[in-house]
Amino acid sequence: MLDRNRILKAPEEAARAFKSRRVDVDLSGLLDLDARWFDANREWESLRERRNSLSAEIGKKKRAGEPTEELYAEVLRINEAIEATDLRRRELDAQREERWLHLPNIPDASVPVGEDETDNVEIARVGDPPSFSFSPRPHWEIGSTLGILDFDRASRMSGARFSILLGAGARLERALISFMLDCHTTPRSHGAPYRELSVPYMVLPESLLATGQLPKFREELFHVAADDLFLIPTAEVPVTNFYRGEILEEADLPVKFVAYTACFRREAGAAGKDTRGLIRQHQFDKVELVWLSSPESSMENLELLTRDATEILERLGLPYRVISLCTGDLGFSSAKTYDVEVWLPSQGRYREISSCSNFQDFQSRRAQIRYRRSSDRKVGLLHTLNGSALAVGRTLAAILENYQTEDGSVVVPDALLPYMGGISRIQPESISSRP
RNA sequence: GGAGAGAUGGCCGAGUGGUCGAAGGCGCCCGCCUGCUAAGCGGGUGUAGGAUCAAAAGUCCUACCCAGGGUUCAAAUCCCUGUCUCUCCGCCA
Repeated sequence: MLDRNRILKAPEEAARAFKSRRVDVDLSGLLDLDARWFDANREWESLRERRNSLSAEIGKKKRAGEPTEELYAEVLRINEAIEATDLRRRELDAQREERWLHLPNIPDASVPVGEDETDNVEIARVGDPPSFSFSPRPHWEIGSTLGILDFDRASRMSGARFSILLGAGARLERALISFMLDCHTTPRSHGAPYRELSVPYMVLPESLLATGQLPKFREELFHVAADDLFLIPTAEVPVTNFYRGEILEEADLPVKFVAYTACFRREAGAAGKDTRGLIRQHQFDKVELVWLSSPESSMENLELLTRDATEILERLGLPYRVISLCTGDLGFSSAKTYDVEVWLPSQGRYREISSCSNFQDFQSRRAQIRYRRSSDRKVGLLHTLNGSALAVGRTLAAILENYQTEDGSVVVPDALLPYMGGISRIQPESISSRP
């Protein structure tokens, strides 16, 4: 949610921001509604003030044994006015709240202005795409041939967009998760290690409201209706909600969490996109980084967070590039986002494998996560950031494709060898006549 | 799932329907005192919104004692519902 005072003070700044995001917002309508709520609220407060003082007077008179009838009458009259005003105040507040919650974040000044993904700006390109003496095959073909990936049986049991890993494939997935978690929980040159969290996969609606998935993106979420719980679309939700409603000490910032979870997305708007392979699944694994930062250092911290994500790719020897999303392509809650894209030889292009964002105080205002400044002991909203490091399924796909060989086997990257139980090359595996 | 108990400030904990944003203690902060530390002494110490103000401080108003309803002129206090926690029993990976 946006800072109400900031918008009231500079509505034209917000209008520009929404325009650059290509979202249509009736800002003057909202401000008008907000003003009517504000007036109703003030009216209600002053009526309460009058009522409270009369009630106190009744108490005094009663103790003194004086008559109170005429005061009763007045209070009853005021109470009617209070009730009427309260009704109006609540109605306006609900309308106003609903509209505030649908406003996207304002992009940071450093975000490139642009219409859509074609205006995103490449920041860095690291590693050379491998060259093959044969035409590289897509990961689903490699995996199926090796007998470590099974989409057919997955769809029989669960429908479209699910997958099953077998043998060395399952092992590779587990190795990646362990490898990523170990990297992030180990001290490094540019900062303290992350603290690992293991969190619930189902959350209450208010947790999703806090991080911005609700109310606007309900159709993207799996909902367990009987209990009104949602499956998490990303670990960002439970991890960011860890401190919801709390006030931290500035000395404790930044807080750095890493969590591995499964993620669940309905992919409602992606019909027909990436229908084959591991790129777009209803359920996928991800290792997520979350920072709670002081406002002053959140932008530098976004750089550090992104570096932690790309470091995984470098250690795995996967070519990647980093792009800065333009205003038109920026996510709803984000003020600035770097996407990290990995090279997929079969597609001959880079595909998103991580998205690192600074939400500034957009989520923390919804979540009421605050901190107390050391200097003056004042309380303020902190900044939240997060990024994938990395999406496990896509990493696995990238390894299969970048490390494939002409004979169909796949070489295990050196960094993963300690986790693979002696497997250094994935060969076709078949444990029976039914691959 | 059954039975019972509970939910108050950073923590512990009191609170007869009006003078309660809430005693007392701990913690924390500031000061005094003392070779240092500890102890002792004095003071301060919730959040949000609003009014006043050039601004800050200060003062004042409104709300918040798990949440939502209700009773009442008046609710932390009485009633109802929900949520959560704890104890016992049952079931269970």
